[in-house]
Amino acid sequence: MNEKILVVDDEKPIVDILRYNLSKEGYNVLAAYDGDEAINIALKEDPDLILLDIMLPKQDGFSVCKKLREKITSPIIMLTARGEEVDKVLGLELGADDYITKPFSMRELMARVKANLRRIALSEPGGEEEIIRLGDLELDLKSYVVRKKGKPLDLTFREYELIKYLSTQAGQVFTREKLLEEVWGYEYYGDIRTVDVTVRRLREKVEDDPANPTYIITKRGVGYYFRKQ
Amino acid sequence: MNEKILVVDDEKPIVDILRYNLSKEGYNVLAAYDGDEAINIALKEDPDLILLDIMLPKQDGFSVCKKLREKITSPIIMLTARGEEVDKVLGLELGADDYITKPFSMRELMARVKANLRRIALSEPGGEEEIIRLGDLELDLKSYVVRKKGKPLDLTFREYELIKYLSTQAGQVFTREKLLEEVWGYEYYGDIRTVDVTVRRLREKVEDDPANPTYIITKRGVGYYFRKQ
DNA sequence: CATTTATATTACAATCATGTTACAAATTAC
DNA sequence: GTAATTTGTAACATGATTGTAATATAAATG
Repeated sequence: MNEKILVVDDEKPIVDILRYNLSKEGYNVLAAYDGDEAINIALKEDPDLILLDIMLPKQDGFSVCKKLREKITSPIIMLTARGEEVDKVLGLELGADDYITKPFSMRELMARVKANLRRIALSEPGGEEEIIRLGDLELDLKSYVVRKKGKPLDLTFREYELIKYLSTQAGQVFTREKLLEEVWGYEYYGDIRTVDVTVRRLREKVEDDPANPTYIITKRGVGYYFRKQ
Repeated sequence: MNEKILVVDDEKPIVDILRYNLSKEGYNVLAAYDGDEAINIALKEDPDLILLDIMLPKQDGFSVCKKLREKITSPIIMLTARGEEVDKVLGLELGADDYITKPFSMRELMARVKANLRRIALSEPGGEEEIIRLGDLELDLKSYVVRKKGKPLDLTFREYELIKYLSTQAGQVFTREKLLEEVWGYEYYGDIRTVDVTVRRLREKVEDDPANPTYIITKRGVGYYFRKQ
């Protein structure tokens, strides 16, 4: 509880608005205004998550990210200027866990902060839970493979993301809105029934009898869930 | 339920179309046409969410946002013209939670409104009562499941909404009118006896002997209530 | 105890949510 | 570039849920 978050940006107004909003959500906020300071504070305080701008005085975000990655495992979210795909790829290669393009909404930022913290919280106890087993199914989170009775299923990206989201929280019912937000992304505003069709396609591959699903269950009037156990 | 949303825009057609669509979704819509009015109404009515245009007479959206942020915590979504203004939303220490660039689709707007309201709803009540226990019954609010002696009951949406409403206020008697209003919704103009039938169906699933109910009790001449303890 | 009134019960119809399919658009591979 | 694949959208089909109405039963009243 009460996670420490380090915000690194040389523009004070940005740091201020981030501090304001993160504090409001109950996080403990640290700030650094250049690359050197970021590294000092990060090593000393060991924050649970780092928000790291790329454009920084003294040493840039890439350099900071690379150096920090050697010492700490906390998630690093890069803040990048609009459009530059290069940044994104480079950042992720250097060990960043996520990136957000400016300008971003507070809602989007909060969602990503929470998602990254949640991911850590889930994987922490019991070390690295790499493979999820549910009935005949086996989800290998690392290699993006789902096996049924040992045989690998050929799932597409969306199908994989959906079954991963549902199965890691088996038993819990999610509305279509929630699934669109979590699986499709914070900025996706497509048709809500897209979820139905993706569920249909997933069932086609996962279920013995897609018309009588035993894994991905419909909760009428609410949404879908993955059957526990 | 039935959240209040304040729409602030000086263009009447925009306010009208927003009012129409938000009302259709069941929100209670307030409108303001300039900055001063927006502040007055917001402070007086304490809306659950504010849609705030930037271009406004008297004082602009930035100014309104900043002033409101000192007094209220409800999410504020800024409506901005394409391009430059977006950066200002972030740069100035405003406290906006999200922004939408014009022109926007209704679908996108609705999605953002809902997402922002959901975010608030989740973070607000710190101690969320997850499971309600009453006699042999167990209501799991999170997973939309009602269990009797541990066995899950297959309740429909309405049945679930009804038992949830009654059981969270056990002992209190509700008239059919009140139940229609609260469980079915304010804009529902159906037959009042619909309640009886839904109660009947609920008893069929919940009670040991539906003809002699021990959970959902009839208060003749008044309505129904859930027996306490 | 007959009459009135309220609620229970049942059956059926209307509505609505989801399943299903086909096709278009977007993305990726070649 | 074109072809293949994935993904999203839309239309239609299906079936469960819900609402309505009609009848039966029970309670209240005089």
